Amino acid sequence: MNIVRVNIKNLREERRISLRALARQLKISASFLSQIETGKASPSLVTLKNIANALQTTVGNLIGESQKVTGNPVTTEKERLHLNRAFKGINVYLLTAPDPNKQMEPLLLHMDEHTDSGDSAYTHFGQEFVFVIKGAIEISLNKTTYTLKKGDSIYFNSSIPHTFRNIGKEKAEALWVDTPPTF
Amino acid sequence: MNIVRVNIKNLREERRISLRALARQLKISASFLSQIETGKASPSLVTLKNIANALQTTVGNLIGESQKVTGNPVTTEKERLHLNRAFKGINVYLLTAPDPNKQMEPLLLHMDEHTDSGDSAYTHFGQEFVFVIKGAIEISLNKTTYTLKKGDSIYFNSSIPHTFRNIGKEKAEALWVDTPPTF
DNA sequence: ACAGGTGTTAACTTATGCTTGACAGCCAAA
DNA sequence: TTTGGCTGTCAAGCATAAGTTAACACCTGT
Repeated sequence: MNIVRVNIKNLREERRISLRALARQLKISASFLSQIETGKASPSLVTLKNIANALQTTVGNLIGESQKVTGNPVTTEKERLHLNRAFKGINVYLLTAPDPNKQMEPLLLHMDEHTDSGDSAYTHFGQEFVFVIKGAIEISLNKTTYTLKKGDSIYFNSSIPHTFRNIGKEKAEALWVDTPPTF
Repeated sequence: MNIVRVNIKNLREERRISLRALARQLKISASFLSQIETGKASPSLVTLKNIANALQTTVGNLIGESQKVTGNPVTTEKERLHLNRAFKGINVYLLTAPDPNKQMEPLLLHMDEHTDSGDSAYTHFGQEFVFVIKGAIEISLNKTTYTLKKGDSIYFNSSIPHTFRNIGKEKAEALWVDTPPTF
């Protein structure tokens, strides 16, 4: 990796702003902006931040889009990687092969009756999304507890301390997606 | 703004990795890494990306762009927003309220028998993940066709032209997550 | 023919990303 | 105490690449 592609062109064109106009606003030459857009040069961090601000996005967004994932895209039910270091009575399966370029981490949770994520709450960076496929679970965010039945979902900041448990008398199944990956 | 502060120290110490060890891994000098940590120098974009990878985070996090999501996190089955502009015979539901700070877009697809995404393939930025909850669907990436049964999943670059269809005789249900959001 | 817009390229200068090599502080074993 | 091996920091310098200027080719409208 000797250059990081920055996706400016699409965003710029979406906002109907010409290359020269954007360059003027950023106080860099139009020529250099063109070089950045065409992947022939990399901006400095400061310039990149300025570009992100001007286009009303984030640096992460500008460079996130260039990430390419390779390898076999499919993970079948049988091939799922089982995570051992999981919780007691809860089976966690990775739904895609680990890859540093992947921005999401999809997990499948099989929770036995009356199981939970343990005593300590999880706090990390990013966002997560949970969709209940079967049964019902409880997710606690910062002491507020939400009950999710089959078909319900939740989206929250991973920085909020979170725990979860299967309240029901039946097994529960949930799809869990983190961004960025935590494992 | 002539320098962008990069928050490495905390993450590095959290992972119990010394400055020199991290520098070795990144193939930069320990000295330079120290300069970056203390705000005396800025890394290049490539180096910053490497740092983010090594620390299992994103560039956005390193430079303090942690986006926070607000509002009610839960979307129940009944409250799901139905997307009208979807495909014929395919019902698409948004599984979380739209929010520019959200980095993922979870969708639920209900596909009638023998329905598809239409003639033209989709090509956009980002990555996506699909998990089949019910039935079986076919996803074509760049002319390679994958068949996914219940419990199977796929993870691919959105930039690959993609189409999908329900091949089975029964209705299919799939969870679809895009990053970044497309709607 | 212009004039004014679009984006791209080659060649150059100069700023800075990154290095080497030294430094001080700390802890443990001899 | 000394030695060794860690820890992180700093100054000075080099070489690379960030950013420039000035030209280019392509439009569209007058």
